[in-house]
Amino acid sequence: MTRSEKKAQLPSGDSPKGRTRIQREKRELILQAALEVFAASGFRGATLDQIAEAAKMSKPNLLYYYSRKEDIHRTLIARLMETWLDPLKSLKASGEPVEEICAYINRKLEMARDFPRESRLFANEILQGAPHIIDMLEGELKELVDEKALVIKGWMRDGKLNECDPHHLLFAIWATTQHYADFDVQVRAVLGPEKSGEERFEAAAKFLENLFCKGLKPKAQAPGSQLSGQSG
Amino acid sequence: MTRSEKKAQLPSGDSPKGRTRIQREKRELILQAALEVFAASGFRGATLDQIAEAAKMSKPNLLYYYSRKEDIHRTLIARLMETWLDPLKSLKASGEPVEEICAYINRKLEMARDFPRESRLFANEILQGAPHIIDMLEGELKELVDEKALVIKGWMRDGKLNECDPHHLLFAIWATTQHYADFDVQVRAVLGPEKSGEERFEAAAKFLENLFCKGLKPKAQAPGSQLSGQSG
DNA sequence: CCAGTTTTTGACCAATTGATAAAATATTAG
DNA sequence: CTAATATTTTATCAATTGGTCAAAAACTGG
Repeated sequence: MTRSEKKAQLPSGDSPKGRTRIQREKRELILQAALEVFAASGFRGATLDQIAEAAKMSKPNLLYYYSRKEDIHRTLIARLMETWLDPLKSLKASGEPVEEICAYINRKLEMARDFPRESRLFANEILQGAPHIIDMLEGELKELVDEKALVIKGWMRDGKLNECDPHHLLFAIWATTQHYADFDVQVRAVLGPEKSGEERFEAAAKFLENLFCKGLKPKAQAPGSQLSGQSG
Repeated sequence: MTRSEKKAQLPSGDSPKGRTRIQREKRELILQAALEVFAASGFRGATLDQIAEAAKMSKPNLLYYYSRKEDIHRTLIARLMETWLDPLKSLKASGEPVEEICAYINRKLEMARDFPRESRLFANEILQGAPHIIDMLEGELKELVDEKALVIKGWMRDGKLNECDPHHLLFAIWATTQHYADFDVQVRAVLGPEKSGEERFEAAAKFLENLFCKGLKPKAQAPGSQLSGQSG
């Protein structure tokens, strides 16, 4: 047992990434396959057979890398969460308010465009009552949102933004941007087949910027003048 | 066989509502239970056992009324669709534009508040690729939306509304209102437990009216003057 | 090449799933 | 009450599900 540290290293979930090259690759392959399946059917609706088939491996082989269905799901959710809150974290109090919010909207919209499966995975989780992430929602997310809500409130007090409830503003941004990932089928159906994906998201970006910024900017700026003299 | 029309009337799905009182009541009971379960777990994730338990009857008994899981789901979706498009249908070209749109937003928000399970049922269906309603989305829904988009376009040409893409406007209204039903768990988690349901929806209504209408109204109306003289 | 390790496979399992058949019970019409 | 009908229950089924096990195969460092 002189080399006990090299013996029987099962790829358990707690190891950072997996010891061998094959483990890293296969695990990633499984996660991608599972992301597809979980996003389309939710946790309960997804089956290991589906995931195994999508990953082009046998079910026992899959279970060699993730010994439980829930482990796969948990890993996906955890990885998603790492990046999901990032755009909001980037909202800088020191920036120009309208620009910051527009940038946030655009980043969220880009995520809906580039990571629709992640968005649907999240949507499924929330729809099902968020059993796996309710703690994070009530903890980390709430804290982050409350913090940023204060920043936005501050902008409003300074007259840089129209008064409105910052929490609901964030909800509206989440809803409108994620809609293009989560309700993609409906959006496509309504817009018709002629519009390409790029066109859809370009039009969406333009619309959302107009909706939020025209609504948020202090009103009554005549064309040409930067800021109105409206006091209050 | 003089009375063949009265013989062996199994409560098949195509009959209008069911012949007997019990059939009507039990079928309704099942639908309510199934709505709960399908909304929470999606079609694949929902099980007949769950539905039967929620309806407080045995599984074979349940299957006596709906002989297939899919029949229950189909019935729920069909019933939902009847009422789902109603608010949009009520958007009257003859009405005052901003008022019409605000009324639409409010009706949609009320539906999210009063029928969250229906909203989640719909969200689940769309998330899973809308396998059961894709035809309606590409047919009836698209036609209705295109028609109302023309109405809105007309309002914009008349200068009654800010220019924007009417399709994306509708998407934004759907997304923001349904968000309060579909992402209810997240909304609650972020707002904290102190806010009651009524408070949440009141604040949401106020915020959305402000967001959409301030953004939609032709700008630059100074307090007191009805319409700006901005030409072009 | 070889021993040790990692990966893959095929055969299996118990539990759950959607669904059926028939007997037993309740309801209703005459 | 009685007979026909409608409803419920019990027992059961085949398929699917998440998961196990041991053996086989492939890969690794020496």
